[in-house]
Amino acid sequence: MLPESAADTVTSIDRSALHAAVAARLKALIIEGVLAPGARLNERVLCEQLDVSRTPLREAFKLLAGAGLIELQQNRGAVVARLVLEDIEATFTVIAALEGLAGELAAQHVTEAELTEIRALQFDMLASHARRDLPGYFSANMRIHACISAAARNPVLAETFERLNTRIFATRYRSNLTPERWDQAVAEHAEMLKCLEARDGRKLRQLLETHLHNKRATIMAELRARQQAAAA
Amino acid sequence: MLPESAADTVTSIDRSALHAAVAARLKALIIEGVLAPGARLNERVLCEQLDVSRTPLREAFKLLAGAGLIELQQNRGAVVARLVLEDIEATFTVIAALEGLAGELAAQHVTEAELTEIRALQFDMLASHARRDLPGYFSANMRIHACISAAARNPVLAETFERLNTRIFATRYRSNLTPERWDQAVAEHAEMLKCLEARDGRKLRQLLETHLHNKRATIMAELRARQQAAAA
DNA sequence: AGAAACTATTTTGTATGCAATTTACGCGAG
DNA sequence: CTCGCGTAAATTGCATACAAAATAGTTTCT
Repeated sequence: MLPESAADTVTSIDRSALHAAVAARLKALIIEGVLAPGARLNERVLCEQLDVSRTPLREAFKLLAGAGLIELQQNRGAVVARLVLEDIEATFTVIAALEGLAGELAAQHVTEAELTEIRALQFDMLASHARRDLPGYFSANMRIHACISAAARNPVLAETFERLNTRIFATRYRSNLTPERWDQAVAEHAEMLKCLEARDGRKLRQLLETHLHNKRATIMAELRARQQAAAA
Repeated sequence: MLPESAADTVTSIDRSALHAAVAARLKALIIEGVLAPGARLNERVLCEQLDVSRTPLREAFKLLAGAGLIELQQNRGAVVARLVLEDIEATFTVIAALEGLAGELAAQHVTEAELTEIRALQFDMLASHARRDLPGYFSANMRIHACISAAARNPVLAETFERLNTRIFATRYRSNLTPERWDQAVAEHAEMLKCLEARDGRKLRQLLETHLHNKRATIMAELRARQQAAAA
């Protein structure tokens, strides 16, 4: 999920499975934000930058389009999928339900080893919180949610979650937090861990949904404020 | 969603947006079951049948792979995505959560016009049920669920739902029903409509989840029995 | 006879060329 | 000056040719 270093952005790539490799690199560039939403993807330019011909590049476009990361326009090329505010809000709504489900299933299936790992990540998160290290916090946070998703033992859920998460990755893990909201989020995570340890799936589901709804509200407020600022 | 007639399966297709048209046709063939799960997709053969060159066909493959309908194998072509029993069960679990969410949101946003349409579809369904017309029942059933999804006013939810539904379409809408389960399903639908009219989102969500969990149990039992029979 | 290796065939992957559509630009009329 | 039109450039879409890999068939050696 984490993008590769931005330094090797335009070097040529592994020659085997070119279309897949090209798709992976483009995906990374989109997640990083190097290719911003709405950006046109010029075939000739990308061919030169990636040092591949148009055929595998175009096939990579189709892979990404099927995954919802870019939009294909008839005879007018491809653009990175645009996310209007409503789309982001709608995505968080769906993710909330999916994470809630993941929590409920995880409470049923989580192993002691996984619980141990989640506890460790929880401490990583607390450490980052104490240091006011936002990137570190987001990283631990993301890994905790990934662990819960894995513990749910539902590959379809994991895949669906990954698909939606990719699209709003930048928004979800590059947002700011007020100190109050940050403290609240950490408290919510402590509660979640308790539920998981108690194998209380119903409550964990409720907590995760609320947690994500809070996150959605925070982010939407920030985005709306940012849009106001941009308009002025 | 409904596949085209199987008669024009291998005729040549609209020349504009060839790769999209090819993808649409292949998708229909997969949903119909003409291309069964696990079937190899030979490029040369499909090129001749669809009367297109390999380039748009291969691009269509990538679109379908991104959508999860087929699997690409390095240097070994593509096969229709295989669905093992566990995948089907997992898919129903996720769909249950998504339909529950759709119901909750629909209760908030549904218009009188939409309610009227759903009531009408409900009567269609009752009519099909009375006649023991299973295809007609499934058709009305599907349209009701689609209406609820539309009333939720969440395009991301609709897209995610459509994606998962496509993959298990044949399983979901071509299964058998015991008379008891059929009666029960009709009763559940009546309850759901009441909740929608009362704008009781919480209860509708609960009902839809239970409804889908029942459907999941029914179908898994049927599939497991069928597998037992096949093994013997 | 069986197994391994080599060769021929098939199939997939990539590059390139041509056609069609879109976009950009300049010119002239109002 | 603006709007509309026409032509040229750029860009996308498709078909074909070539290269590489996998598969199948045959031969040879033990």
